[in-house]
Amino acid sequence: MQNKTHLALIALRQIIKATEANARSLSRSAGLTPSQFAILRLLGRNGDTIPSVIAREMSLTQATVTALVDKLASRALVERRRDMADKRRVLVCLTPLGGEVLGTTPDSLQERFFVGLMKLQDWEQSSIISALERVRDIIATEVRDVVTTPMRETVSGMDVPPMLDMGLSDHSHLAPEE
Amino acid sequence: MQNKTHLALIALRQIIKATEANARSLSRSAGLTPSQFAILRLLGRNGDTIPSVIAREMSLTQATVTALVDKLASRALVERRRDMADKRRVLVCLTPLGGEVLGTTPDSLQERFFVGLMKLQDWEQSSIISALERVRDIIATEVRDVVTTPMRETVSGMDVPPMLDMGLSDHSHLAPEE
DNA sequence: GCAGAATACTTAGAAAATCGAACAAAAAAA
DNA sequence: TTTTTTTGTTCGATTTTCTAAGTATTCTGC
Repeated sequence: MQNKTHLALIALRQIIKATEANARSLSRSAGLTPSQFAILRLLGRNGDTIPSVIAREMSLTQATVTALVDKLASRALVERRRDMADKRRVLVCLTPLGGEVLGTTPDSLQERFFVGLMKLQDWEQSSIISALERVRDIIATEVRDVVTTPMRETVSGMDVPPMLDMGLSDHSHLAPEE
Repeated sequence: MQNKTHLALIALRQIIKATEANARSLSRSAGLTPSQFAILRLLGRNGDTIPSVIAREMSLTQATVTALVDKLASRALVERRRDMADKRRVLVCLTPLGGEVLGTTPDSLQERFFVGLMKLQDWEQSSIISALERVRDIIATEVRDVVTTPMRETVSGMDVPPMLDMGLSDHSHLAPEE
């Protein structure tokens, strides 16, 4: 047995495993595949988003995102709007229906997370927050190299938005373009 | 803006995102798909494992695991051995080649994680460990219900093994059955 | 013991994710 | 203006993943 830091890794692994299982389970109850649902959640958090950003956020290719958005659009959960300022761009937007699916699919894990944290003493909450931020800083550091593989897939695109939750941001103030 | 616990969620999201991106990137450089590589890593950590356990660990169906193991076996990275004690069981074992692939695919993120933790003061390491364990305890709690969906997929099968790392456990002591 | 139930895995068929390469349109750079 | 870059999409191929339906094997209760 090595040094105690491996305990951190074990816990982290379990956390990730639980969130992954949760993601699958959630998507299911929403009647969507994990990837499709992930896009919906992303839109819920970030508001209207262009495919290239979705691709970067999810570590997928644009081709894949196109296919996923097609699926969602065919079910009227999202819609595409051409950006009139830059006509190359397409905004992927949550439709009211999409927002409803998102809103009526409660994330029990996230719920539990908040409730669990809330029950702790204030100092303990702070301790956990700073620990997680510390881990993030350690883990999510831009790595510039990778000699072995041709891959620009940023190992960690650190540009997560400030707001999140399951709450859907209002995206009704957008270019009413058709 | 709500209470500060959402900061924990943000950090957690970033951590998960980074690890996911890392998983994809890693598998690639190993010339495998994420799922295939995940099985290899699982075997590296846990040693020989039966398909049903792999399925539970990865939140997949057995059928899927069968398909994945087929792929890995066809490339001689793993091999199946019938368990002579219980002939229904099949042990999925890492071959020397599989172990090599695993060993020669350094996990830079995990590396960074350890190095980063190591650089901290002892009390800080302890703080992070207990924070992660706390989060795990909160998050990875067995949920018994789910009215909406027919799904026994344990939202969190809390049975992660003690050892892990990229180190491969020796799996040479197994039923030399063909 | 043995019939029936439970367990462990595989097969088969279908839906979908996912990628790379090639393409088109628009914007930016030269 | 011409060239290059950015942004998305289409196409074709591979892989994942699931459900349903088997096949063994083991376990259970009588």
